[in-house]
Amino acid sequence: MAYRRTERVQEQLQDKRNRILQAVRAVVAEVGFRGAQVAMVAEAAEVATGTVYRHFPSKGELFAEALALNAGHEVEVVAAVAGSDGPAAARLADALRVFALRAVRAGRLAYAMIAEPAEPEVDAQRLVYRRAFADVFETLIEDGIRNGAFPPQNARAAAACVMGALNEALIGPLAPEARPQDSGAPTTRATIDAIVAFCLQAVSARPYARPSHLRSMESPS
Amino acid sequence: MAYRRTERVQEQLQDKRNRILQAVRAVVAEVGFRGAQVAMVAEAAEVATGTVYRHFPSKGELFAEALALNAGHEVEVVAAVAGSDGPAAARLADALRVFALRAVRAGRLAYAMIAEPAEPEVDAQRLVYRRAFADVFETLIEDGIRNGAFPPQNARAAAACVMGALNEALIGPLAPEARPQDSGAPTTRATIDAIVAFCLQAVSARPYARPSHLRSMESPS
DNA sequence: CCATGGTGTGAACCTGAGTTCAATTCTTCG
DNA sequence: CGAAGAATTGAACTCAGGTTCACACCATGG
Repeated sequence: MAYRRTERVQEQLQDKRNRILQAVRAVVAEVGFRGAQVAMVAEAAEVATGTVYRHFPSKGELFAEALALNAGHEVEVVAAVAGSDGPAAARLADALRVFALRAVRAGRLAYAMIAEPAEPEVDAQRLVYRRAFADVFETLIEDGIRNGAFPPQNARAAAACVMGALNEALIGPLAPEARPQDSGAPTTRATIDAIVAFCLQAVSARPYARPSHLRSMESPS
Repeated sequence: MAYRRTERVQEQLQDKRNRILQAVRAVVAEVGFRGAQVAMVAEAAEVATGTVYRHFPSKGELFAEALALNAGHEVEVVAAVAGSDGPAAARLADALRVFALRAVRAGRLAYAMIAEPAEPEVDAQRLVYRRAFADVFETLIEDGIRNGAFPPQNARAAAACVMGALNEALIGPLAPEARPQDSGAPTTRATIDAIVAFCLQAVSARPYARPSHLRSMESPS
């Protein structure tokens, strides 16, 4: 017996692991999930391709973990804003705005995290974090309902709608095509204001009495 | 000179082309974009693999055209409802409900069309039709603003939000996992009602005066 | 310093699904 | 009917890119 994993080595291992995860972040921010290859990540991390596989079982799991790292942090930030004190409406508005601003700042990376197709494991992880965000909003909405800030409503569905509105309306400004270098341009800022207003009104308005006269809706040929 | 493409042959060609497109529909409804292979489509269309390539240049373009076919039809249906007469709010509610009901009916297929990652060409086409739907909503909202049914607002952003809310809130019920055979279950119906209410309130409520006290929002490590 | 075993390397390997194409079958019309 | 030219076929080919692995290098502790 003449070898035992020393603490220093252990740290170097962790370090390398983190370097690889950060490299994924960098590569994805550059070329998106579509163009991100394991070889590129290895190069960015200053490591050989094989080394990547000493730390992660597959490309899918590596990328999924990288997404989890980022998304997890974002959830924390948004949850912190949502969980601060103050009126529910203001907290919701702030949470939405923080999410949107940070996404716009992150640009390509945010687009990838939010919407770009990728390995199944990544897509699955995305769903998890999407739900995590929705849960934050749901809790906030329920909170608001309890103390009368918002009218009674289906908080779960409303949270999903908020999440969807946010993502969809942001994809335009974030899309990899047609965004030269406008991180924070007036257009974007106006869009964010519109999104926040939209969601706030949806959640805080008195229930809308729905009309009931549907028309034709036959199936496609 | 002893051959000329006769009209009958021409029709058979068209027929085969359509059969292939329909086969894509069927296969995607069954296994989604992820699992859909050209060989499967060929089998479903009762054609050899090679024949597919006599009608379409590549898998991506074939699938994109299939999506365009479906999505185009859906846009027409929704646009028809949106463009009928009656108060703007009622038309918007109806358009949303028709979209949602038809999606729920279509199940797996709708999920694929709305959200499932696929070839770049397909994803691109999806964006086109997503925008087409958004345009329908945008026109409707602008219309409502003009004749006072809705308050002044950023119609473009609102339309994107509506589209996003609709899609996101529907993905839950439509997701391929955890949906045994509940096409139209009470939960789904309640969700649809909630979505419609959400969007209607968002668009028709008086503008929400936004608060302005943002907190910390540092970047990830 | 050397025996033991872990870690790093990167070129070679493998895979599966899209695509091709030579051979076959079918259509047309003199 | 038969020659010319299309359409069809499906087995074989291709190839990008993830994954592996034999070898080299380094760390440990007696």
